[in-house]
Amino acid sequence: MKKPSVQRQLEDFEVLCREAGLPVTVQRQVVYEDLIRRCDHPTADQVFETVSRQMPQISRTTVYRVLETLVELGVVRRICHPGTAVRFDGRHEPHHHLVCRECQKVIDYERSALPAVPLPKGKPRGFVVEDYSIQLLGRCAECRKKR
Amino acid sequence: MKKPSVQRQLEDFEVLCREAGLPVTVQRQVVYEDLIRRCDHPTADQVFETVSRQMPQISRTTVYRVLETLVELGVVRRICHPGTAVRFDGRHEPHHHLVCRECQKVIDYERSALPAVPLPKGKPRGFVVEDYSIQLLGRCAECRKKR
DNA sequence: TCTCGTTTTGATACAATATACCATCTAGAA
DNA sequence: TTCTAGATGGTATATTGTATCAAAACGAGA
Repeated sequence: MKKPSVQRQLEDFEVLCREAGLPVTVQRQVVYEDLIRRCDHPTADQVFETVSRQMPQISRTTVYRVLETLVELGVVRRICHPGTAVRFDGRHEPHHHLVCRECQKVIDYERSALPAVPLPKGKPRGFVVEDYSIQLLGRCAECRKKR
Repeated sequence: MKKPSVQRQLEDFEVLCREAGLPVTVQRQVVYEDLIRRCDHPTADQVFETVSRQMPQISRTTVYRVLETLVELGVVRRICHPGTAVRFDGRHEPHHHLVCRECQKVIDYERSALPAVPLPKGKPRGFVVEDYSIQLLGRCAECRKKR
């Protein structure tokens, strides 16, 4: 799985917006670029904080709204997280997550490190299953040190 | 995997509290019982709402605090969820989750329906992995109907 | 059973996170 | 360049979670 360049991803994003009939605003571009450049799983406020450094007049509301739009477009995911704020992930390639049971940190884990899971056939409980992600639950190094 | 009766789980809970040196308060019992009786993955406020029907004087703060205590005791889990509020799960048996990408509903999925995943050996990124859970991402029946 | 010390609880205030609303502005079509 | 649908910015408000502290409850020991 080759990782596309940031430039390439931004171009694709522009095409996608046009296809969806959405104006390509600088706010949408800046927020999306921030998300694909960073490797953590930021909250909306964390994105707002970094983005407002290069674009001080951007509104917090806009960042929240743009993030929702990106999720609807399918270029960004809300990740499943045990904490108190929604977190976003701009990675395209599917991957798993290491979740610390104490501090609730979430770290990416290469998909290739685990055998593939066959998706269920049919529609369990009415769900059409399109993809999957494994959460590996445990303790991170820092939390283990504390004990 | 036999599901223990509610009565039995409450007795075990009492023993666990005493072992941990925690007083067995009615609030702790009522909140725990509510969690093991319900099959969804409620937020703290949802637990507060149902519990306050049988115990109108209970405080919202207490429900939040008791839920944290139950997590620390290990009888309840914070589940990983893409939404805006922390959600809790009183089930003991490990299980997977069906996650709707549109409405973010999370439904249990029997663990036996998928092949077992071997846990990684060693400590990837310093994590000691103790367990895992698979999220099956897709669309639920209601959301599909809307389109 | 009663008393006492520790811990929990309830209530309020506050903080953090997310959404509603609307006047203004901008992207992109004509 | 002009026009218009839709996006943005700013404020207000809703939702979710935490801090604080006096009063009450648990449960150990008499």
